[in-house]
Amino acid sequence: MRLSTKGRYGLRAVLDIAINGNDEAIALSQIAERQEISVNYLEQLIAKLRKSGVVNSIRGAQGGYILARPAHDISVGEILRSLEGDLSPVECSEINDADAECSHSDLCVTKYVWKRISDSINDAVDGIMLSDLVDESRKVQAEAGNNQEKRTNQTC
Amino acid sequence: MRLSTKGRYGLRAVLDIAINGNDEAIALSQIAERQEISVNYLEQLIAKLRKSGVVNSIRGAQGGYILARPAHDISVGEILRSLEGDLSPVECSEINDADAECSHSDLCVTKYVWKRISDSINDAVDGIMLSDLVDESRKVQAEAGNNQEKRTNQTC
DNA sequence: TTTAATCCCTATTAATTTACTAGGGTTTAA
DNA sequence: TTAAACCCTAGTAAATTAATAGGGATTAAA
Repeated sequence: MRLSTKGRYGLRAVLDIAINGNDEAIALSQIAERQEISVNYLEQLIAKLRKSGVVNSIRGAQGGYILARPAHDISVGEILRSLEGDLSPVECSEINDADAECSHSDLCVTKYVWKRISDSINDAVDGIMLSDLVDESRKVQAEAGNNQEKRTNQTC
Repeated sequence: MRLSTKGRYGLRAVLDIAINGNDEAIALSQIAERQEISVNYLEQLIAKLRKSGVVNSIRGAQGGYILARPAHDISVGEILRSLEGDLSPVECSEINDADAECSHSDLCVTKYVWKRISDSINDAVDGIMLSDLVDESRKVQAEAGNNQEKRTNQTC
């Protein structure tokens, strides 16, 4: 039940843009350096975020990425689903897509469990906005205070 | 973010015992046939369930497995954690073990997200008892009625 | 007492997925 | 014109998952 590096690195990348990009485009090479992720791999992750409308890209020299909307309008759920696909514990059309119907759904008992897990995950991540993480980061930075060496957001 | 077959098959196996074993030990070969899972693989899964105290085994001829406790005292959370390990979205001691502390936790912002996901998953599965699934199964069987061919619990 | 049914254990392999590298192409500000 | 940037996709290495394989121990019943 682990998130892959896509979700973990990708969320860090968006948070990096939210924190460091004050209406300025941030080059991927800068994010890559701060977050210690290779540019090539980050490119693949940010491509998903661009296609799903979380970030916008600016091509050419001096280009980079900016948030597509204000941080308080972007939920962590939207970010993670862009990167990971649906956040469901099982591959079942009936659970992952409200309109679909599973072929042997009539005798499937455990779907009751999977649906509850799926809903609780989505509710949790949809309730956290990117701006919440930005606030949290500023608070944490202020507390860290004179620790000059580590000023980027870190992850577990 | 998918559960592995360990969790999915294993939950089906326990439910099979809960439904079909009325104080009688159920042989693994029977579960394997009904659930269409190989005996050898199922053995590995049920070993985890035995070690964590979800089922008891009875060795020798006419042996098999029984629930270690009444179905209303066994939560789906306990079953899934026995099979999958912790249900956390990340590998972080601070999130998965209340007493531990993560080395760079002071600057880790995303742990806020992982903790909320982790708690919501655990709350969801701890709130479902095995007996709830047994009840659900009986209801579903009754509704299926004269469909004689598929009488075992199926999964998505 | 023998036999067959059953659980018990662990090593190995096959399949799949994840994580990443590599490298060529396009756009655009300076 | 050039260099800094994004854009795209094919390939590979590493890790994990899923399963197979097979020998051992226990015990009810013939």
